[in-house]
Amino acid sequence: MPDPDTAHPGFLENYTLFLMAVASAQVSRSFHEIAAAQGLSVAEWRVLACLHDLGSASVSELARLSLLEQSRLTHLIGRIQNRGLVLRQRSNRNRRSVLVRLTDEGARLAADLVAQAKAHERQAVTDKLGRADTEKLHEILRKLIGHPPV
Amino acid sequence: MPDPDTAHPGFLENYTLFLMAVASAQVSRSFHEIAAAQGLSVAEWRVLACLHDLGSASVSELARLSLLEQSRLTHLIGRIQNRGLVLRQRSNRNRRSVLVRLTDEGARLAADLVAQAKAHERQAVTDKLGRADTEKLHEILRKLIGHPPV
DNA sequence: TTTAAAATAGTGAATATTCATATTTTTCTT
DNA sequence: AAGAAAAATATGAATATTCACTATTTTAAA
Repeated sequence: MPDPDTAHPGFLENYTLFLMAVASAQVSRSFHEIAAAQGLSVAEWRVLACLHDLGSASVSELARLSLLEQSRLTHLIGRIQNRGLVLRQRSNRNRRSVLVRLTDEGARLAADLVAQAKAHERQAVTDKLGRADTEKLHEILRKLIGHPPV
Repeated sequence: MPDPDTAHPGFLENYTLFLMAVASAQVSRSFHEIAAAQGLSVAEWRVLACLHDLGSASVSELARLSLLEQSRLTHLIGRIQNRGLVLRQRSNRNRRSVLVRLTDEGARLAADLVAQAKAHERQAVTDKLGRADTEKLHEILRKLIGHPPV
């Protein structure tokens, strides 16, 4: 017998954005602990991962790719710069922009975390979904994304 | 000719959590504007949507379902309570817990936003993916989620 | 049953994020 | 080429979130 309070057809359980958020939160949670063990927030990890892939990037490129608002990223970079993980350097091609790159220590940490992220993904995603559905998921997400920021 | 700096195989573009984050951010962005037009953050919207579905819920249920940390939710509830969108009421079954429910105004707003969310989802997801892939996406996400919090 | 442990929310200071705006450099217009 | 507009970042105050801890009530154990 349905509780009158919950007599709704249940909007959330069929709402794509909600399902994505739940799945993402669930999978992220366990990786979050891995990052936290290195003293990094998820946002900081994402920035390091971007720099790992890119080598160096301007603040705004990095903001776009790491899905962080510019001002937030500027503050964040300040913090991880103080910790010796990244360097700032004004670009010569365009003297407005600032290039960010990993220090040696940052690069080591990033490489280490990327390896852990891969292992974690295998365990938390691929093993759970199987190869086919993992591929399919990527395909659908890419279709949804359209023009990728990467 | 690949830039030596970007000689990596590109970790991120095949990393499930990243693809989910990008897709989610992309689809969310446009809905964010809808919520913001009503003076709501995404987190606030999610709480209202949960209450819309549930009728009422304790703070911790709500935290679990809306994917917000408990203390954050407590603060958030305080704010939307001050705005007259929700009420708090100590539970009689368990006098530790506090039941949160929508006010009439909150319920109107939530219903309104749910309708807009459905329309937005159609436009930003279903139209883009087609019925089959949308279904498949839901199926995969549910598989990934396992025990749903809803 | 009396105590110990767990569950539930709340609190406030520390920290992080957002928002509006300033600064500098580049690009566009005429 | 001069001036206006746009782009890129930084800044700091306002706001929100996190973290560690408290108070209360319930559950479990001895």
